[in-house]
Amino acid sequence: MSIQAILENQVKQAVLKIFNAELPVVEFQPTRRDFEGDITVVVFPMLRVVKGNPVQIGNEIGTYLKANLTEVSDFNVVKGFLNLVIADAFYIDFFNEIKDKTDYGRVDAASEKSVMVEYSSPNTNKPLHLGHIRNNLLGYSVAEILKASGKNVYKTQIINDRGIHICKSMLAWQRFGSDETPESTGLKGDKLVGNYYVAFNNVYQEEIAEMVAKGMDEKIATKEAPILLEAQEMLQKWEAGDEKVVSLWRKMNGWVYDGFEVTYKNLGVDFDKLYYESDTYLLGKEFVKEGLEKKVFEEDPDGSVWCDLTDEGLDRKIVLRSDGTAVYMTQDIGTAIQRVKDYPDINGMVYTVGNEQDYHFKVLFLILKKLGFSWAEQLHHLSYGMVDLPSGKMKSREGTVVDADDLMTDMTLTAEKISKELGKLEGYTEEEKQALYKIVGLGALKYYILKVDPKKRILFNPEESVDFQGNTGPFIQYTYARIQSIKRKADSMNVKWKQAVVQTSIHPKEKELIKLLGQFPEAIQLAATNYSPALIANYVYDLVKEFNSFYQQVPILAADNDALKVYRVQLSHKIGEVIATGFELLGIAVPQRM
RNA sequence: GGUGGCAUAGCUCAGCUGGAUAGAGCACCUGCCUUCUAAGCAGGCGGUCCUAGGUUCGAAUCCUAGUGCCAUCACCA
Repeated sequence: MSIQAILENQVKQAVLKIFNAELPVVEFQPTRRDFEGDITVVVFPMLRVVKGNPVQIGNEIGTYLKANLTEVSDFNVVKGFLNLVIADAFYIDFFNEIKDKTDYGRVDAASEKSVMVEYSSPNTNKPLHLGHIRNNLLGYSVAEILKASGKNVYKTQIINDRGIHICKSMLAWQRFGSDETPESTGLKGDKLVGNYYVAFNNVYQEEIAEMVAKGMDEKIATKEAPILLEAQEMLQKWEAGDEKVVSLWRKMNGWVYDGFEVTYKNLGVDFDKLYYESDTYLLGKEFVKEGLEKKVFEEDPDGSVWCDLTDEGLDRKIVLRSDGTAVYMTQDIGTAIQRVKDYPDINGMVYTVGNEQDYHFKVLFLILKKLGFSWAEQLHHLSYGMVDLPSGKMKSREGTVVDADDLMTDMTLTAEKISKELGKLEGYTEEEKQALYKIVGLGALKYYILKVDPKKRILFNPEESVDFQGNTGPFIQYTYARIQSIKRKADSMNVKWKQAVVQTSIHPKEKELIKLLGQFPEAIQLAATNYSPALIANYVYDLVKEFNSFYQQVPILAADNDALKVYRVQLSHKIGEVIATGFELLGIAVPQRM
């Protein structure tokens, strides 16, 4: 039983015995730093049941608790706050309990129900950028957090592999590519294809300018530029299954997938299953038909199909065009259904998609519910804010994107530069050093992005870039490395820190640390229910702050006696483990040295 | 215009179900490396918690209205 549960019981008993009143709930909060105590009972809410002076009530309850509970060693009352001092023994016991638990904080997957987490969903006409990085990190981390909270999880992505955008790149390659390939140019496949997307847009803009110069209205020009018409023609050929077009589409998409794979690998994210829009839109169309029969949808005279959501306060939404072709919504309906077909144990899905699509997902979930799928009750849109640059929004067409690969390389180089200045890596081989620079550089980037609340937008300043000091990934990694260093040193001093030792009292800093360790399991659960890696980041940061303070103020290997040395190394070790687990949930690696 | 999100220190952000004097980091200023890794620690400076009402013993937190920024309201994805 947790300390809070024990206290809750006893406080209720105290109120019953002393005041003969029934208390529905007891309100707790951690005692503020400026006051003595560990846990605080808030007396004010009791005034509804117990008449009297809050200070006096607090004192009487405090006296009762101290007399009846060994866990409560002392108390004080300030205004309506009853501050309880919890006995060292309680924390000592607690630490003993968790000390040797492997995977402390994680809950084993108990339920047969599973969650599918979708993230990334890239288009196949251009490379991944900073926006995708936020998406990927968030999705990956939430998936890991859900796993740790006891859920069975599948990670997936939907690849937007069809549509006009990819035809633009294809067309430009056909025209100006002179048979270039990733092999012949040494370029990553996604970069090569992205270049042709840019090339397409350049020609397109030129053609528009020419047509406008000849006196054409700009709006018409943007619709009738010859290169655009040609791209549209290509899309039609693709949909008709034209062999030449389809094989070019396969070839170029293949290049892009190879490129993405490299980026995902560097970023450290992975997927259990991939979905392609080209595979699921037909299923969507089937269910539109079914929805029509069930009267969930209605058909207009021109043949287009709609879902009327005005009763729910939303609009009428199109689910099939008048020419019978699929829209975005059709595909998403099909994809969702396909997923549950593939994994019948799915009882929920998480869609990691930017907040500009809040409306789309509201509608999608509502439609799936109307179609009568039980799992539709368990859908969640993990909506996140955009990553903006100081110059404003990122636009791939205007070349103002921060490329994912470049950014990761830059971060790694920065880590290398800082590390070289500090020069602490004596004895490391060049490979080991390079691996470390990557761990630190990516750690900085990932933490920087994940520590902010997903729903808030991020302003990313490439000039100032990402910090390596203060509330940052490297700061936390550094603390981890420091703990590993202590353990190595302990071993070399022959301190047998794996042996059990008995403590009877602990330092206040140790008490604080054990308290924080105790909060780790709740932190994971809270992060899971809120779909928020930021809560894990904040927790780990608090723990690390406290540890560093302990480290500077309390001797570990220079402690007075061996038992104390062993105990403090054990505590440090456990904190290292929790840091590593927490960072694992964020997809961030921890180094042995740095 | 309708709908949704956000607004806290010069900057970037925490602040859980309402609770005590609103917290960190960066930046700026002071100290601390012959002792366990100074990517660290200790301290200082810095706030009309967007505004106005309301609910409450108590509001940054809840409610209402307003202001500002962003998104969305396509037979684009």
